[in-house]
Amino acid sequence: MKTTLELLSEHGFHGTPISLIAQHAGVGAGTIYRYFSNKEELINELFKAIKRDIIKAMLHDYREEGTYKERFKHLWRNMLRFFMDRPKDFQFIEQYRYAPYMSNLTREESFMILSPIMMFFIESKRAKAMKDLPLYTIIALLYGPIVSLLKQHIDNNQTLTNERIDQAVEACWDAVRYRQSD
Amino acid sequence: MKTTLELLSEHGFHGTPISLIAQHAGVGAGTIYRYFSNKEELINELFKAIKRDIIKAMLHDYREEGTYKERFKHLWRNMLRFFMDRPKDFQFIEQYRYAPYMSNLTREESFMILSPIMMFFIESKRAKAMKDLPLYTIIALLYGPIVSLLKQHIDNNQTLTNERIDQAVEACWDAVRYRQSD
Amino acid sequence: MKTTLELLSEHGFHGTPISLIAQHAGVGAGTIYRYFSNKEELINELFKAIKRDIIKAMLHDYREEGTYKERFKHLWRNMLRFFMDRPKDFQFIEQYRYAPYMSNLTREESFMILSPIMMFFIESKRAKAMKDLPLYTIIALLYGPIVSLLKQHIDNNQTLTNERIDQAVEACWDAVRYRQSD
Amino acid sequence: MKTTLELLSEHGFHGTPISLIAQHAGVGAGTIYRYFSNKEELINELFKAIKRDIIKAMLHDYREEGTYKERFKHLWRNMLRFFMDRPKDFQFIEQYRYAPYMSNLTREESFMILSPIMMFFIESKRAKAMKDLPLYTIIALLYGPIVSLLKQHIDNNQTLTNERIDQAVEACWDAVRYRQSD
DNA sequence: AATGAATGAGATTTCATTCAT
DNA sequence: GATGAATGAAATCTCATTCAT
Repeated sequence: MKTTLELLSEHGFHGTPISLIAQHAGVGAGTIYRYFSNKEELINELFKAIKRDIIKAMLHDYREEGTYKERFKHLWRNMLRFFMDRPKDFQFIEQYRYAPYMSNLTREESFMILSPIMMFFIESKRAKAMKDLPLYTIIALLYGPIVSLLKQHIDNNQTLTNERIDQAVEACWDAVRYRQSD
Repeated sequence: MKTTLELLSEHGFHGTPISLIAQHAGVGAGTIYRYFSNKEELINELFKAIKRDIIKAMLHDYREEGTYKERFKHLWRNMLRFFMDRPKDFQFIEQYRYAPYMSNLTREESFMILSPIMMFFIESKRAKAMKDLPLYTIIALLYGPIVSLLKQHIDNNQTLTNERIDQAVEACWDAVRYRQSD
Repeated sequence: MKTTLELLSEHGFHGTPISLIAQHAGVGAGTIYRYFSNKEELINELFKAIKRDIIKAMLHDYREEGTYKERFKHLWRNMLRFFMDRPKDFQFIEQYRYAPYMSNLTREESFMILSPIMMFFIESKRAKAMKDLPLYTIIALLYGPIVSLLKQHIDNNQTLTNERIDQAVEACWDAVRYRQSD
Repeated sequence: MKTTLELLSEHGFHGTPISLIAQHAGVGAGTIYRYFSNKEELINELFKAIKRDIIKAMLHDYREEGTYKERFKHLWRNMLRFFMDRPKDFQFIEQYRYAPYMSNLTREESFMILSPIMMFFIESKRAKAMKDLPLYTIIALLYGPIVSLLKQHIDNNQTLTNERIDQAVEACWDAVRYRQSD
């Protein structure tokens, strides 16, 4: 799966024949089919594995104490950092997120594991720390910019300095925070 | 190109052989090669054409008068509306944006045509209507949520009502607006 | 289809890859797929074509006049001769007759074209020239020995001389003829 | 070998990988190769084993006393019954009888074991109970209809009732019996 | 200029067989 | 002796591209 990620993120789905994956992984092509029933399944499994890593990374060092803003910034930064550290994972996730061969099951499962984050949003709204926006709108306002920033960072040479990250996380908080709150 | 968009956005790159495009378009397969030197070029051209349409749509009914907030909201809404009206264009752009066969030339060109929008951002910053953020950060803060909202709308059945759009555009403005300004 | 018959009758289904058929036929492998959607269809079509030839051959020079015995012998001999002249067709038909990939449609269609022969049997029974046996029993009593004789002739070097053929057709007639009749 | 028969008669040669046989038989795939040097040999051995069973079944309850007709009918019925009881064996024998990978050795050996039956035919001819036909012709006249009737029974839903069997065996006897004899 | 039949390289996948455990 | 994971050759089939008409 590591090899698959490497090759897929760089060359795309049809630039990456199974034979190439097998060769780079140092196994026979047939061997891959003992563990994944076809190419699609291999990719779906990779997708799910990365999603699990993301959640783990977001919750890393996360503590229930602190202000909502602090907790928010922690989660947001963790996610950005995760993908900055693993640009191939990001490229892969973004490329296959809505590809036609990404099974609905995979999408749903990847949604379920997001629930701890969701809980934080719900709690923040209830505590009037965040605006009373639909959950999905909040996600869009926070995840959208992360994706865009990362694309610039990885593909466009718009390096994400600490300063830029600080500015961006503040701006994102401004987007969702309750008018009076901080 | 219309047929190409239709098929590509629905079936993806693999699911759309040239022969199918030719058949749906009511021309011979060979004919396509008189106008595009290969499949990649066809897709690149389609990409650029849509980008041009986007800019045109954003600037539709745009006027230099009015507050910065008003002008911002106009541009932002126009873009969202454009893609809501033409979901296939959105799906296509998002799917092929960073595909390995998308030539750098195409990316650059598509960037250039964004310049009128850039101008507005620069001006807004100078006038202290917007925070003094790097241009790219602003783009990420505004375009990112649009993409996310549209994906939810199109793929996840999270319909974009007028209310949700109003809330989102306000939140986006909060993200970039200068603290005191409106 | 001629090449397919040649190779298939000699080397069997999996001794005959499409690539070999293409090469022997002097066409590209892909070309075969323009005319047959897969290997199975190619074989089914071949099967049906041969069946049509058999019926044509059986009815060759057949006339409604003459005694039932004479007419019977004519049909029986024609079928035997047909396969003696085209041993590959025989080998093919016998090999694929009940293969799992022989579609039911093909079987049914091949049955329909047998109807003129059936008519003769029905008429013979009514005229008390043949025993009053179920139609299928009559077919078994006449077609069965033909198959066995041909297998011996083709595979076992038991050459079918005119004498052997004459003896066999007489014996077959004895099997089905009405006791008193001739 | 029991499992092999089961799977092979139902799914055919391609549809039956060694791995499937091993799994259904509850042994490791490698184990099969300790007893048979390859897939072909496994099938050849199965073929020979069934042939031995057929002969045993034909001679079951066979007695040298009684008229030739009675003895003939006994042998003929036994064979038909054997295959009616074990349709998989029939399907297998008929499917692989002339397959290209059926070794000549197997064919010859399977022929040898037929000798007791041959003896009966030779004796019957000498006693003017049967027509003086070549041995192979007699076999064709008797075995051919058996095969055809069984195919109808098994594949075409033309059930072999006792009545149909009685009619058929009488007709077969008519085919080979000496004109005056009974 | 338009066509679409032909091509064959290359992709995915299967499976008989081996061999270290 | 039994196992079954690993293998990679080979099979089927697809499709971007060419080129004679």
